[in-house]
Amino acid sequence: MPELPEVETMRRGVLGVVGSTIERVEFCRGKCKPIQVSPSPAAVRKKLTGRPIVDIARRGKRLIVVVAGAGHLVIEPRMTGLVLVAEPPNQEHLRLRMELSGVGEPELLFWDRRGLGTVRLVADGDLETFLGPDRLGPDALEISAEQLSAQLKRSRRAIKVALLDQRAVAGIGNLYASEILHLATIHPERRCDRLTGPQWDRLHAAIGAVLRQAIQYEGSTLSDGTYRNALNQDGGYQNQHRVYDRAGQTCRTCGGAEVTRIVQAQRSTFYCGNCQRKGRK
DNA sequence: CCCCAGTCCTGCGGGC
DNA sequence: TGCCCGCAGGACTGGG
Repeated sequence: MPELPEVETMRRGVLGVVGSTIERVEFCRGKCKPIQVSPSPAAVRKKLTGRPIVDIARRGKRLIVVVAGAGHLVIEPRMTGLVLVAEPPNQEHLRLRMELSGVGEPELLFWDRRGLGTVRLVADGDLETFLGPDRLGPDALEISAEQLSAQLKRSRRAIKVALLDQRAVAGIGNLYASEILHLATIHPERRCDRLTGPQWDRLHAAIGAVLRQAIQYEGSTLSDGTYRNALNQDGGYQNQHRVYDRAGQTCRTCGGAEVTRIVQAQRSTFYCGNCQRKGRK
């Protein structure tokens, strides 16, 4: 599932379209159900056609195609969405095709098997509504240790659950939350308001370290093969996973315990009960 | 404030 | 062998 490292990998993979002009916009070929596009597909098509792409940005798990004179095309891949400049996994679930002319790739695609993704064309003046602090906190790669603890230290939620709150810090999803807490040696059920100063520091450092390393490996492609980079190739970070989806297997760090799976807020959490002691400060 | 369950959606794998 | 059901979870909503 695309989290910050996967979306950042997509962003880097499609940067070649910057400078190109959108010649043609096509939504939802074939018989797949339409994904959420706002305003309407027709309105988005009309506004984008003939306009140049001037930047590809990212905030948290959202990819932002900046189109001069049209606004920001905010793409949320959610569970299975891919932004591609190469052949998609199949034609059936292709949701958006932008034919381009100019310096780089001939087309920019959004493919989404499950169709939970969204595409929004946001006018420059409305950007705060969709990317402002009410919806999206500081990007996980930009946030400072002080900002991180300020956002969360009064919460009574479990730290693992809180890390998924995009208003507190943007970009961490279910997979990397477990990885980050294992590197930080913090138990996932520890309440935010019980974290110590050193734990906030370790957590902040672990967020940067895990996400940056995952970007170097071009993200995680799980056994379902869903996530691919912009060229429709596997990521490599799945082989580096410390705990995620490794329940019952030996912890690679301590070698002395099996990875445990629990459920928090209806999502799987993985941790090592030896490395991540509940009482440890 | 926070939590939980339900919603969207498809493909896969376990169980019978 | 085949079918059904549950599960995967990101973002959001409504009720408590």
